[in-house]
Amino acid sequence: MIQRMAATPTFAENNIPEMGIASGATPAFSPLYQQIKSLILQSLHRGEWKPGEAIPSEMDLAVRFRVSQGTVRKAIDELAAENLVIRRQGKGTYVATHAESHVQYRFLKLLPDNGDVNSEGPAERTIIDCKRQRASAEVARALCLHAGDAVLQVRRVLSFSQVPTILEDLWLPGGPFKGLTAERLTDDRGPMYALFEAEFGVRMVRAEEKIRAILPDAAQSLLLKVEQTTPLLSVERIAFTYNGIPMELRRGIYRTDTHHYRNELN
Amino acid sequence: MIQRMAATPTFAENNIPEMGIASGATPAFSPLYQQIKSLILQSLHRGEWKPGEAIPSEMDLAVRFRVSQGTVRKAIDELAAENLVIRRQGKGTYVATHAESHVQYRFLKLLPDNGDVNSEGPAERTIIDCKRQRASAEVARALCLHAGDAVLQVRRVLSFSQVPTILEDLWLPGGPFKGLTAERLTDDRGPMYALFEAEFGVRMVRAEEKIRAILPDAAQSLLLKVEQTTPLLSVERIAFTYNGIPMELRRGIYRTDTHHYRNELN
DNA sequence: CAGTGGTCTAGACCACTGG
DNA sequence: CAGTGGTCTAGACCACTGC
Repeated sequence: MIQRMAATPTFAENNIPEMGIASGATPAFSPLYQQIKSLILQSLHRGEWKPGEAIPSEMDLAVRFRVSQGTVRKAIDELAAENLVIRRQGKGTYVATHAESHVQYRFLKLLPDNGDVNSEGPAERTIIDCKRQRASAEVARALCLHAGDAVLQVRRVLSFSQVPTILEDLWLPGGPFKGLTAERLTDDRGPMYALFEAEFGVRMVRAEEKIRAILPDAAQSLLLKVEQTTPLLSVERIAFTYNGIPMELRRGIYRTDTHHYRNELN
Repeated sequence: MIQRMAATPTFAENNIPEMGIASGATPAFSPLYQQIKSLILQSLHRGEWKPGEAIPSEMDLAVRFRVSQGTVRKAIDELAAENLVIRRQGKGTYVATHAESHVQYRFLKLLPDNGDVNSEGPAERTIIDCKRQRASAEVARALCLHAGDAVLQVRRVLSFSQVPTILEDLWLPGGPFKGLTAERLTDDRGPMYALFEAEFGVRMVRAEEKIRAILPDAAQSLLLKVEQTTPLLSVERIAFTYNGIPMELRRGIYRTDTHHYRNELN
C-alpha cells in the first residue's frame, strides 16, 4: 500500500495494492521513493528478477508504481549505492551478482603486498571438509537459529602461488543450503557466493567482520604450514541477504607475511 | 570556468569565471553538478567555510553558480555521501568536523568485545614522544615528500580502563604542522584530528589502512605491558585531506584480546 | 533508429528550525 | 513567520547501446 504525503495535484489519495506489505498497521510515514525502494527490494528478495538480469526500465517502474520517473530514479539510486543493482547507461539496470562482478571476491580484502592482484593469479581452493551438523549455541546466535538446528560446516584452504594463505571455516543454515556437498564446492570455479546465488538463490549483500590477531592451534598451523608461533589474522564474518537476515558465519585465518588486509575509511 | 553540455534554452553558452581552475587546457567534459561539486570542494580546501560552519544555502549557491537548485543539490548530495558535509533539515548544510562529530573517533575501528562503547569511558592518552626529524625513504614515500624533509614524529599510548591497548606512531609533514608540540597534544582533549583542524587547518577526510598480525618488539611489549609472544594487530594508516594529499602516516599496534577491529563490507 | 539511463531545469509543496 | 533542506512532478534534452 503506497501512501502519499498528502494530496498532490495529479494523484490525490492514490494508492496501489502492490503485493501486500503484510497489510499490518500502516507503518510510520516514509517518503514515496523509500516505499518504492522497499517494493523493489521485495521483488529482488522474492526473486522476481534474478542476479544478472535486467530489472524493468525506470519508465516502466514509474508506470507500475504510478509515480514519476524521478521518484523511481531516486529509489534506484540508493539501491545502486548499496551495490544491490548496477546501472548501465543505454542498456538498463541489472541485479548485481557475485559472478562476473568484475570486482570478484568483493568481500575478500586480503591483497598481496606488491599491490598487483593479478601477479599471483586466481586462488587455488581445496575443500577439506563439508559436513552436516547441529548448531552450537555460538553458531546459532550468529545465524539467528536455535541451538541444535541443522547447519552445514565447510572447511577449506585458499592458496596463492602454491602457498596456503587462508584457512576458512563456514557455517551455513541447513534449510536454505539443503543439498550442498563437498563435490559441488570442489567442482565449482568462481566465487563461492556466485554458486550460492545460482544454486540456492541466496544472494549475499552485506557483511560485518571482526578482526583479531591470534596464534594458530596445532591443526591450523598444520593446514597453513606455518609455525605455531606465527601471528595470524583472525577474521570472523557474518554475511547477510537482502532483508538483513544472516546467512553465513565464516571464520577465516589469514597469513599476513606476504599479504595484508586492506581497508578504506570514509 | 563552467562548461555546459550544450545550448540550453535559458542559459545558452553561459560560463562563470568562478575562481580559475588553473585555467589550463579545458579538462575533459564533466556534468555540471560535478563541476559545481569540485568548485565547492575547492572552497572547502581553501577554507572559505571552516569546519563546523554552515555553507551557503542551496538557493544561494544556485544563484552564485548560475545553475538550478537541483543541480547544486546533486553536488551537495555527493559531498554529504562522502562525509565532507552534513545536511540539517531546516537549518542548513555544515562543513563536517572531527570535533563534536558525535561519531567521534570516526577512523578508529577498534571496539570493546562487549559492544558497549560507553562502558569503558573515553580513552586515556599518554604522549610518549614528539620530535622533529628527517623523513626516512619509507615515510617520505607514504607522505609524498622527499627523503630528508622535515617531519614530526609522535608516539603515544591509548588506554581503556587503565589498560594500555593501543600504541601509535605518527608521522606528519613538518610544513603544515609547524608548531605542534608534545604539550599541545597533551593538553588537548578530544580527537587528535579535531586539533589538527582547529590549530593547523588540516582536515582528514579519507584514509587507507593495511592490517597485519605481528609480534611486538621489546620496546612495544614494554609499553603495552604484554608478553612478546602476544599476537597484536598492526594497523598502518595513511590519511588524506580534501584533494587526496596524504597528510599523516600512522602505525598503530592494537591489543585484540579484549577488543576487536570491526569492519563493514558492502 | 528506438529505448535506456544521465543531466538539467522549473516550480510546487512538505517538514523542520529558529526567531 | 521566513528560511532551510527534503520530496515530487513534468518535461526537455543528452549520451550511450544495440538493432
